[in-house]
Formats: sequence, C-alpha cells, structure tokens
Amino acid sequence: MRGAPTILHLDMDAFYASAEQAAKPSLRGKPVIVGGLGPRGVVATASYEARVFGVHSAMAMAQARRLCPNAAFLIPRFALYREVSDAVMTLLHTLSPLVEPLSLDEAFVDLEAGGTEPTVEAARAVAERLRADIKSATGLTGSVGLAGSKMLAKIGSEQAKPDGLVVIEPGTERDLLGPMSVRTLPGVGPATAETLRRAGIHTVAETREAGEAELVRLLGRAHGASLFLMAEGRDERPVVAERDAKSISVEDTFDVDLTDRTRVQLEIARLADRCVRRLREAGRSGRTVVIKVRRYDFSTLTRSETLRGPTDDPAVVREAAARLIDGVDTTAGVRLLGVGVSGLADYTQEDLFAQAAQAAQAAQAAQAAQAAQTAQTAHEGVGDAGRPPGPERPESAGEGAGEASEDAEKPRRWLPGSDVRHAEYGAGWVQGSGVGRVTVRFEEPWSPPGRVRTFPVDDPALQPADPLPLLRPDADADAEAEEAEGPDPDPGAVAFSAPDPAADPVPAETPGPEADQEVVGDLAPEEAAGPDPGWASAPHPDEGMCPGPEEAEGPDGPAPGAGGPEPGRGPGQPVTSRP
DNA sequence: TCTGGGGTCCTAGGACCC
DNA sequence: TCTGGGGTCCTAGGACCC
Repeated sequence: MRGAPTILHLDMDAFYASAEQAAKPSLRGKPVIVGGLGPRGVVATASYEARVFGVHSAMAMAQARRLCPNAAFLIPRFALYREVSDAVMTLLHTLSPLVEPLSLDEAFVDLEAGGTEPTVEAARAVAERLRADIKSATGLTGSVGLAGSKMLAKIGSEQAKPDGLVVIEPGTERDLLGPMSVRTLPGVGPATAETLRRAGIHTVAETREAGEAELVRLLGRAHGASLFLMAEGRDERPVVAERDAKSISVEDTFDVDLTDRTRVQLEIARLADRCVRRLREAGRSGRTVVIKVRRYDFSTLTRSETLRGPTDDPAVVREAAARLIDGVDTTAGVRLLGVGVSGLADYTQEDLFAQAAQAAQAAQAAQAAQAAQTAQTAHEGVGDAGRPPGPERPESAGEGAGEASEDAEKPRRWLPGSDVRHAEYGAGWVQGSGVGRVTVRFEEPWSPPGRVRTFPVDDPALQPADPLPLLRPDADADAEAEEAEGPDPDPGAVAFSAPDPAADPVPAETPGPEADQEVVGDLAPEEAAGPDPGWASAPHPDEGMCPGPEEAEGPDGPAPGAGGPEPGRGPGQPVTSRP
C-alpha cells in the first residue's frame, strides 16, 4: 500500500474489436464480434456497439449471433494484435523499467520505480500523457487506473472504461470497496462467489466482517487469507517484470466429437508436434508432458508423465503423449484434446541430446519391462523410437488460432476478417465465403470505407496477405511515433510490411452504399448481387458466414427468416441501435 | 447449436527419504 | 513388534484470469 497512486494499470478498450475497427473503416461505429466462428466458438471480444445487444466475452458465439445477428463476425488476427501490443508495451517501458504485462492488452506499471514523483498530480500527468501517446501511436484508446496497489489500480481502470482515467487516492480504498460485490476482488470467480453467498457474504464489507478465520474455513488457507487482505484494501503485491513461462500447451476443440480411436491418436500426435514447435520457438525444453481430454459431456481430465530430463524432441513428447492417451477411455466421444509441457528449463544443445537419448532409453526400458511382464512380446519396443512416417494432416476441426502455417496443398480457407490482396484491386479482407465464392471488401485502415466484390474461391488473383499497419506509415506518422517513443528511433508502433502505394488500386472515391458491390469472375450478376445462399442455408460448410456491416450486400436483401446467420441487411433492420 | 485457448496458482494424497 | 514427523516430488483436479 503506497501513500501515492503510483501503480498504474492500463487496459486497452475492447482491444481485438477496436483493432479490427481501426483496420477496417467500414466497421467503425458498427457492432463487431471477434472470436471462434465454428459451431463451438466463443466470443473473445465484442465492440461496445455489440455490447449494447448484450454480447460479451466468453459468450457462446451461437448466442452472440442470436443477440446481434447484424454484427460483423471476425476471426482473431493475433499477428496484428501482437504488433499493436508491442507498440503499447514499448510506451509503457518509457515510464518505468517495472512493467508487468498481463496479456496483450493489459499491464501494470510501477511509476515510482520509473522516477515519477510520488504525488497524485505527477502520476495523473504521466497517465494522461500515456493515454495520448497510445492514441497517436496506435489509433486505439486505453483506460488507466492509478492507485496505491495493484488491486485498486485495476479496479480504477475498470471504472475508467472506456477511454478514461480514474485515480483512487490512498486512504479512500476501504470506503470505496465496502459496498462493492465480492466478485470485484481478484480471485473471486463463480465458485468462490457461490461459496460466499451461501455463507451470506455478498459485498466486500461483509467479507471483511466475516473475519479471516471464517474465510479460511470456507475457502482454504491461501485463498481465505489473501481474500481477507484484499477485502481490507491491503494488497502489497509488487509489480514484477515479465516472468518466464512455466508451461506451454496447445489444444483443439473439435466441431464434432471424436469417437474414432485412431483419429484421437492422430490428433494427439499433431498437437504434440505443435506444442514442441512452440516450445522450440521459445527456446525452452520441458520435463513433464501433459495431455488434456474433454469428453462429450464436458468433463475434463488430465494425465501427465515426468521424464528423467527436459526435452524438446518432438518424438519424445509425441511418444509420451501417446502413452498417456492410451490410458484414457474415449469411446463415448471427445470434444477437446490438448498437449502441454511443463517443468520448463533453458537447456544447452548437448544437454538436450544427452537427455533425449536418456529419455528414449528409459521409455524403451519401461516398454520392455511391461512387455516382459505381460508376456506379450508381440508389442515391440524397438520401433517406438521411430517417428510416424509422412505428414499427418487430417482435416483440422479446430481453428488453430495460434498457428498460421497451413499446407498450401489443401483448398484455401477464407476466414471472415482475414487479410487478402487481389492482383487488381489491392488490399482487402474477407467478409464471408461459401459455396465456392468469397466476398472481399477492399479497403485499408487509412482509406474511406471500401466496396465489396465477390470472387470464386479459387481465383488465383486473390491471395492471403499480412495485416496492414493501423496507421499509414508516412512521414508524419513516423515523426509522431518517434516523438511519442522518445529516444528510440524505431517508429515501431506498427512495423508491418509497408503497403505498396503504386499497386494500390482502391478507387479514390467512395461509392454509395447501394452501388458498392461489383461482381468479378464468372458469376451471374443476380447470383452475386444477392446474398450468398451458402450463408443462409448452410452456416458452417466453409466457416464463411460473416454478414458484415449493413451495406455489405446488394440491394436485394436476403429472404427473411432463412435461418442461420443473417447474411445481410434486411430491409429496415438497423445495424446499430443505441438505446 | 451452451460452454475457446492459453496460462497461473492452490490443494490433496501417495511415494519416498531422512 | 503401535505409529514419529517433515520435506520433496509426482499426479490429478479445480478455480481463476484474460
């Protein structure tokens, strides 16, 4: 607890959705929902326009579609968010060496460690300048809380949303917290809240009054004690600069439950490979392999195995994962599989070789022992050191949000929201696809809202592309970014590949909303001008079903009540309605 | 159409060792 | 030949967070 509000918490506003609106001019001021688009997807972030309809994070996407059918539904583009996040974190590091990122869009900063004078006025001035710098470097807004502790700073930024600053002056904490819900306190989720509710505890004040002993009795030692401190407004947790990861894992939820045993084994092997790829990218190795299985009924179990030494060998991890899944009954159906590695360490190459060999030997010995025990020599141990030959590439049911590297072999998937470039029309993004066609809106972050065109999905002129920067990388922007970042010469806010202005075919004038669609390729005009029937009749054949903004479709609206996601603007249906 | 993906921390029991 | 404890590691599950 400090005498001055020098702990800062920054939380970017509706981060993913705001980044998408910044990147896609036609979506500004409209409801945007970012998340998994498959049948089992959930909302990652909803723009404020979509929240008006009751859509929020972690909601099932199906429910979000019901609540806000006219929103633009987009897959997350983590490459973009990471770039923006890096720019923001760079700004935070100019304030203090003590920056603790919590996620791509959130961080604590210890201003006092950065030399800010410990007064309300000085802290407020730093925070206001920070918010302005973030806006000019990224085009996005963030909310800031300032307080004498992490907990209060975070509560402050929450109160400040959107695009605000709240200072909680030391000395006011207890009064401020008293009437708030226990859910406000960090570490109180649905389960804890329910336990407390059954004990008649609903507010922070009631939590305090219950006393530490009672809280420990209800919640256990660590949880009860820390909750009591938090309720009293006592939070001495220091801001700690980023720590090394302790585990790395990947998982996939399948559109349809898996029942085939061979398929389950195949997916486990693929996940193990993906996990090791991430492990190696991080320059780490790990000693404990974990698999996760979520069954048809959502019950979840994990199985783990600790090796004799850390490894980053895909074969070793794959084999451990295979042994673990062997012991799990999956006959009734599996909706999710995951593979992770924990007990991470940085190890030299020699160590890795030695230990990988050791682990393989141990595994072999174990197998041999087992074989001997069961007197079943048909199960050969020798082959276990080998790798499954050939590429494993069953169709992926999950989105694989993290991994972008997919085979060039298989048919291209045009996921709504993703970046494309057309040989003639330039940069754009996929608005939807289905039944052999893909609809693209051609616009750039700094252009006016663009127009929509439809192509055959296999049109060679259309290619996937990297995200464009949110701010036009011109001289002015560079100067601004440089100024914002101080001595660092890298304007860096957004260091993507620069667009080629010469190749920019986006029409200079903005077409009217009724005339902004043009058909390209061999489609009959009426076919292309109307809504894509694939959207209405078959919601998930091709992930494509992003209705996009109101003017996305031609003048002929879809047949109303066609079921499935709303393919376009029905006559008289407002896209945004503010209460 | 219920319920993603990537993490962290805590608890609890059993094995094992001193 | 009635009974110790304590410490650490491993495994499994669960709550929570963004």
